[in-house]
Amino acid sequence: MVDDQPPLPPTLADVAELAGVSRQTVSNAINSPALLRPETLARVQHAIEALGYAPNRAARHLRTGSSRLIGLRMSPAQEFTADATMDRFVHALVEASREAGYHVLLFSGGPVVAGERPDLLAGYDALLRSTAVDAFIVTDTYLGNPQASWLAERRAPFVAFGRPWDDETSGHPWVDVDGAAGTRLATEHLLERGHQRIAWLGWREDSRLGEDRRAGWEQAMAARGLATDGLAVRVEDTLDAGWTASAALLDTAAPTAFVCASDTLAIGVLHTLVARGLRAGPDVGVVGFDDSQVAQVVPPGLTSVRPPLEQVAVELVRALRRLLAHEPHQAEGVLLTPTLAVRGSTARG
Amino acid sequence: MVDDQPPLPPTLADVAELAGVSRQTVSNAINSPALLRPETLARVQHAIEALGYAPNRAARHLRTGSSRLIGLRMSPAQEFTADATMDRFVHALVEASREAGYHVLLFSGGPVVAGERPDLLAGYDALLRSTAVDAFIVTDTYLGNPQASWLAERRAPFVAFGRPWDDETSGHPWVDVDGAAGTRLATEHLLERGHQRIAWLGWREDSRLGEDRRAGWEQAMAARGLATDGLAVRVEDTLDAGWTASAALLDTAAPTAFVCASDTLAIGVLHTLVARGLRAGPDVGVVGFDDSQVAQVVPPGLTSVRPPLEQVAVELVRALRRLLAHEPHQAEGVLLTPTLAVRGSTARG
DNA sequence: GCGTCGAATTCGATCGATCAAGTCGCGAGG
DNA sequence: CCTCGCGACTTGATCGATCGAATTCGACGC
Repeated sequence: MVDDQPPLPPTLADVAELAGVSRQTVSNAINSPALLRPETLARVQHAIEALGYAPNRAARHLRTGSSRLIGLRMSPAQEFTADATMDRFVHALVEASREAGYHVLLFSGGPVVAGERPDLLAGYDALLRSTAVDAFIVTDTYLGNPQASWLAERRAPFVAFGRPWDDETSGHPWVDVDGAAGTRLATEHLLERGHQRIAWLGWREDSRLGEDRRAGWEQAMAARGLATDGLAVRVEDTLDAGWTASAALLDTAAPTAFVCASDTLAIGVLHTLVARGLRAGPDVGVVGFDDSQVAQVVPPGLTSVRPPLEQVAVELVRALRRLLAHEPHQAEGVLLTPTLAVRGSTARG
Repeated sequence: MVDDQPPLPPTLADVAELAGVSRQTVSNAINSPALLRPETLARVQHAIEALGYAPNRAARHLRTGSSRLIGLRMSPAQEFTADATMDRFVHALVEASREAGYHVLLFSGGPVVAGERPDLLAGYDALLRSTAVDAFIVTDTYLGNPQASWLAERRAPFVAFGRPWDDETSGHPWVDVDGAAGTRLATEHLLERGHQRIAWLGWREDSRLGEDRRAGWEQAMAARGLATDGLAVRVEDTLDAGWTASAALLDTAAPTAFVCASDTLAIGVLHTLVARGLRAGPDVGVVGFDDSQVAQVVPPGLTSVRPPLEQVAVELVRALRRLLAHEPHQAEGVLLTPTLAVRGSTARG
């Protein structure tokens, strides 16, 4: 087989020669077309077209200092619990970035050594030092995660998906989903369908995210003057925990519906119902949180709070561009309201 | 707020000065340490450490022509059917790339204009022209997809996840999962559990991927001398199609088990069973394909063929490195054998 | 003592773009 | 008539690394 190399892409100089102008003029034709006489502009554009020219990203990056790349860390599989949301989010982010002229660079947190706490920062550090990306999107803003403060210390540009729970004064831009509004929506939906004894199945008390979501349920119940005593349980975010806890709750408090902090927990409830011969929907209402792929396909369809990830992505990129342009950002961040995807698990007979 | 910029990262020259050597020596310390005298090497490394130096990627890219970036196209949500596999694959790819010193750059296929067929190639073209990535991983190798041949024409380096179904002589490296082996495994598993009338629920006949998977079922049945007449149905890859088709099949052929071409179809079968008051597992065995997140959590757990995506990613990156090093590659590609994730849907009472 | 060889290190040019500072031509203003 | 200003375009330097070739240095043989 002949080892024929791909043809070398044309450079600015090639275009300049063909159009009979200087390099800088071609550069201007691309970056500030208003500077050129219409006639010259047309000639240059024609040459660009003819050669199929596109600026070399490396050269541009070197000179301008901007790679037009946004770094996103993939959380390793271990941390990966109910986060089936990630895929939809990555999609949305790639799309929003593209519209702003950016690409998404994925990286991981370095090798996971058994028995050692993985170094969450290694990946960020390497990319930062080598000026590989213009900015980061940080997604794991749970309590005690050092990423945000570490990045802020280094003055690295980043935007967080998730509120800075641990530090109200951190002052970096963020975008988040209003969890309380979501569960309020879920609870009101169940109330409308005639449920009164609506249980909360959530996470441990030290999860700010979980407590935020719980608050929405609490508020909606309180607004109707309904008691919540004995109707709330807090467990780990696993299928089994949801299974066990919902079974216990059915025995002790006889709820007719469950609002859950995650789809994972909600699926656990569905397991319990299947095991007891109860029908999700007609017999017991169930609402999850995340609107994961699972919610869409599990029989009979899981009603779930749907985070507006497309909007989140757009807002994140918007905040990023402001940040990179050194425009001041809203200190308060952006809070977006989820919707409710209604399915069989809240249908009445 | 003071607009304090992040400190400028140190350059090669800074390190050289601190270590009292020339720039080139520092470069050698990084790229060919064997060239240096141990004592000099130590001095340079110390300086690198002290300054926290990492080579500027843009400069390196410009000079060497290699960005150490692998391009991966996110298929738009529309094309996204049962492909919940994507997330696991992306994870695996990021990890395998990292180990080889690469990062993954995500892009999308350009704006989806209503009424127009999206241009699958636009994204590839732009990245290729601007020399933004060293190579591509192509994932949608279904029949009639122009990506592979288009890239090959331009001599763009790429490796395919998926066999070149439409062109046996295409000659580019590829890695794929042996679908027939997977369904053979699934069928044998059901046979061992005592099933005899095992149905096939698959895709349309023009899907080579689907026919490959179907062949495995056929082979396993034939090996036991079992008839397959009337036990195979081919439908679209949707939940509803799986639901409807499995219901019809139960009525006409009374199978005791289903092997499905996808988890989506298998979940459709589960719906049918729920609707009829049949228990997945004890009453009717069901096996899916993909081992998606859904399979893991849907009650009572869906037994599913699990593609070895981590292995796939490793082989893809391996092939890519060979390709970029201009080493000859196996014309035949790499075919990997899936495993079977056994869960409740094939448990016997 | 001198030439030779190879290991270790240095020097200058270069990748392809943009920045900063020019040059050129032309028309208006003094 | 000359200058000034301004629009349109050009020129040389630069970003930070690596490539290719040149240079220094010490050891060794004769």
